[in-house]
Amino acid sequence: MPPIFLSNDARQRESWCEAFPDLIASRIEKLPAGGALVWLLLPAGQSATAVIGHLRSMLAGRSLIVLADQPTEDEAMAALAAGAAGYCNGHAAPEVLQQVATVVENGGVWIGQGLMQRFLAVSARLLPAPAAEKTAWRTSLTPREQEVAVALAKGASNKEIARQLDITERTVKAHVGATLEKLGARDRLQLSLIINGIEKPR
Amino acid sequence: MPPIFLSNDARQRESWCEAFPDLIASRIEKLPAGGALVWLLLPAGQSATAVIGHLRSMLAGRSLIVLADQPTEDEAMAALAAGAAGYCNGHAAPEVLQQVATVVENGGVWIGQGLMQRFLAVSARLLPAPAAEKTAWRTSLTPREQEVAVALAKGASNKEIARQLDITERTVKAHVGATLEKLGARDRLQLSLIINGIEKPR
DNA sequence: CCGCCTCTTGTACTTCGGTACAGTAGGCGG
DNA sequence: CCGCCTACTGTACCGAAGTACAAGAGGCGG
Repeated sequence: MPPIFLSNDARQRESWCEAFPDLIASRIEKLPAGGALVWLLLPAGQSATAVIGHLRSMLAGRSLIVLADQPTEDEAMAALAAGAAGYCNGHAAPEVLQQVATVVENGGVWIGQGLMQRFLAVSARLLPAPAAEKTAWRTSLTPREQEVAVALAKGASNKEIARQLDITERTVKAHVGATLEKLGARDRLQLSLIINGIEKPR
Repeated sequence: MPPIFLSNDARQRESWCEAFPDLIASRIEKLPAGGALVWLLLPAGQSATAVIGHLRSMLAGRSLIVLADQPTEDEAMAALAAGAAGYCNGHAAPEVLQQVATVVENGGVWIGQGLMQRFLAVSARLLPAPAAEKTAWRTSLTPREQEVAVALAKGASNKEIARQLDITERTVKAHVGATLEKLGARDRLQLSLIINGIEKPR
């Protein structure tokens, strides 16, 4: 199955033909049927999200690899988020292109080192920390106190929590008081910051 | 250049030898010189960050691929963040191992689809959304009201905000009251949820 | 069985948050 | 110049939040 190369740039890149002698070239507007992989050279100055969005419906299960003349990490993110299985430099060497094809054909995703680092930076800040901290406050609370705490963190008043859990407002105050004490919060607002992972428990 | 396989597990994996008949096996403590890629089977129960941290200084430019008996996304993140160029299942088929090697040798990074999706989900949530929503609530507030609002959202009491801005508590109440009205919040806790981007302004 | 924890509720009190009804002062555009 | 907005402040009041002191019921391990 020959790969399909979409480009609005008339001249075909030598490295592409070198990597895939049997490639099918076409303009972006008219995506041919058949083929294994679909390669797309992103037109300069156009939104990756928009272009890929138009193509998506015609992919019919085929994987899409985006090429860029001047790759940027922002564009890479947009492309991958829009469903692309790879994003690389349009001037890449034939060997690299073949390698990208291999990875994508096997169900992988291809991204460069720089982008990888960016993902890591972002993810490391958002995921592992919350994973560990998101439940940290629970450990010191009784089950009932946890129920009260989550309702409180959503903005519910003592009266509302009481109705919700079918207990008296006095009991809610007891649970809230115990929770404030345990987590070292001064009032319910600070408590909500802890529950919502914005501040750390003391 | 034969690949180096580090493992504290005495028996060598058949799939490794099948993929790389010329591999050099060694224990983790003593990393041999030479070799192209360094493969590391993560000992169970040990911190990926710590193990990789020790190895880093001895890599001398070689790329590191981490293998795990029971891969987890959290561990993958830790491994990649620590500088690994790949993270995959230690029981992977020989063909997959060879493919991983190819990618890494060419300066790529290997991760599975699941992890990729996780990165995308995180990045998508962190990058575009905040840009639009993080400042939405500001538009309807006067400069002074915004100052009060941010302090309030961090958990400050009226008295503390007053001290901080060098105005009376009464004035703080005025600003808070106006802000509650404008953003449709019932009390300061709900207001903080809006400012902190947990709830949307009405 | 007895202590310990959890969940529950009561009364009473203090403090804080929020609102109602004011008023003064400065800036800015019609 | 005169509204209008913004910023600021005062007194007073009400309700919510939080605390102190207390106590009963049920479960569970030593």
